[in-house]
Parts: sequence; structure tokens; C-alpha cells
Amino acid sequence: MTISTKGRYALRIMLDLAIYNTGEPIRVKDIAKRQKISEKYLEQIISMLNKSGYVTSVRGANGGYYLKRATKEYTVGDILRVTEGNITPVSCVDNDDCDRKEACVANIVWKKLDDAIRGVVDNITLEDMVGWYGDMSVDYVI
Amino acid sequence: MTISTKGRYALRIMLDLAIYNTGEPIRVKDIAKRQKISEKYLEQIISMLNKSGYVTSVRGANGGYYLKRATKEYTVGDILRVTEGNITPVSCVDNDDCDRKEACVANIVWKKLDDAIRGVVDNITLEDMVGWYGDMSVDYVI
DNA sequence: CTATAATCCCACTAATCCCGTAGGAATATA
DNA sequence: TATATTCCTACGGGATTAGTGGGATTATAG
Repeated sequence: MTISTKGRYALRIMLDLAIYNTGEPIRVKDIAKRQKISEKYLEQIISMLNKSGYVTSVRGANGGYYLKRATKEYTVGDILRVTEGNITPVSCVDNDDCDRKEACVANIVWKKLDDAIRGVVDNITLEDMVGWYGDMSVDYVI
Repeated sequence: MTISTKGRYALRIMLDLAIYNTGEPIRVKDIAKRQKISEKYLEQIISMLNKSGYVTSVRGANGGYYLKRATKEYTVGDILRVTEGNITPVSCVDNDDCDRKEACVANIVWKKLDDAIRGVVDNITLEDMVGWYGDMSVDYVI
């Protein structure tokens, strides 16, 4: 039931691109430094975001990445699904097991859990997160 | 982000013990047959439930297992935590990363997600599930 | 046109977890 | 004493996680 580092990093990468956007492409090296993520690992993750059409890449010297759309156009769920695949509590919500009533009752639980999870991740946008970032004082601790 | 078979089976096992309770201990063999779970695997899982004090075991011939407490005394969260460990979206909600504001903003998301998950699993009891089972017609499909 | 800076692409690995299988020891009943 | 049951521990194949590493490709700047 944990979100892997890939998903967590993906979210931080997108947030970084949003916050440190200057109009110029942002280098992997810079994101890596700020977010304390290995450049090579970050490269892989941002490449997934690129292939999913979430960021735009510019190759060659002075290249880098920037967000393709406005921050309000990305939900946390969108971003997580790029690296995590489907974010459901049980893989494939095994309906095939619904011939047994007990399994079916269990599925009600998974369904509720799934709804709750989606209710959170699909209703927070990158814009929201940027807003929280702005609200946050330097010494804010969760 | 998935609940493993261990957790899903644990929930079904507890539900089985609740539904098919007759006052006599229930054999692993019978649960396994009803729930279509390998006896040997089920043995391991129910042993975890036993060590956590969720079920009582009776050894020897005519032995088996039964629930230790009333069904309303178990939440889904309790049961899942036995096999899954802590059910949090990010392991250990990395507060140590909270020196960077970006990571801290991400933690707000994980916190919300954690609250949503706990809001579901800690508010459904085995009693609720038994109730749903009773409400359910034979040909009910989720 | 060449050196350099960047993304792109793919292969590899060590560690861990998942999903069981298997065999036999311990314990109680008939 | 035979049988039925839980109890305990080890083993194994496969997938996933969290990276590392090397080099090909592409663009810029001098």
C-alpha cells in the first residue's frame, strides 16, 4: 500500500518544474540538485513524464524540460498513474471472485477504498500544490 | 498501491470465521475449501492472525480456529495491518525530507491520502461486513 | 567544424517482497 | 495407538524497487 519513490519523485519533479519555471527549459541537473534525487534516476522518471506528454523536452545544450500545460491541468492522480500505473487498492478489483458472496463483500470494501483514494488524488491539482507552497512559511513543518 | 493477497485473504478468513461460526472451532481445511485458498498458505496467514490475538486456536483433532472477540470489535484496518504492516501511502511519511518546502508540500498530499484511507478502513467493522453479507441476494454482483 | 552540454536509450544489478509449496514436529481426540 | 489437527521453519521462482552505468544522439557556442 505504498507509493514508490518513482511516484513520489514524479510529483516533486512536476512541482519543481512548476515552481522554478522561468520560461527557459530546466535542466535535469538542476532539478536533481534541488530535490536531492540522483540525476540518472531522475532522468528515467522525467522520461516517463515526457512520453506521457506531461512535459516537453528540449535537447542539446541549454536544453531541459518544462511543463506542457497549465498547472491546474494536472491532478496528482494523473501524475502518479504515469509511474505507478493504476492506483487501486487491489489490482484489477477481482470481480471474477464475485461468485462467492464473501469475496463480493470484500470487494465492497475495496471499492470504497478506491473511491476514497481517487477522491483525494483526482481532486488535487499541481496548481493547488503550488498554492500551498506559496502559503508556506520557511520554517513550516507538517 | 495494492493490498496484497495476504491482506485480502486475511479479511476473507475473518469474515468466514464470522459467518460460519457454530460455536465449534473451524478447521483450516474448511475455510480453504470455501474461500478457494491453498490450505498451506491459509495456515500461514491465520497463524499471523493468531499471534496478533485476533483468533483463538484449538490444537489436535476437532481443533480449528474461532474469532476471539465480537465482530464489531474488529475493523478492516486492524485486520489489514496484521499482514500488511502499516497501511500508509508512503512508508514512514518521510518527515526528514521536510527541510525542502517542495517535499513538505508533497507530504501534505500523502497526509490527506493517509487520512482518506484510514477514514475507510478504520470505520468498517467485521460486523458491518457480516451485515452486508446478509443483505446480499444470491445473485448480487457489485 | 569542433568541443561541450544536454537529452535519450538501454542494459544491468543487488536487495527485497510476493505468493506460494513442502515437510515434519507437536498436540489433542477417539 | 491411529488419526486429525495446528504449529514451525525452510525453500524457491518470479516480480518489483531503486537505483547505476555507458554510450548514442542532438543542439549550441566559439
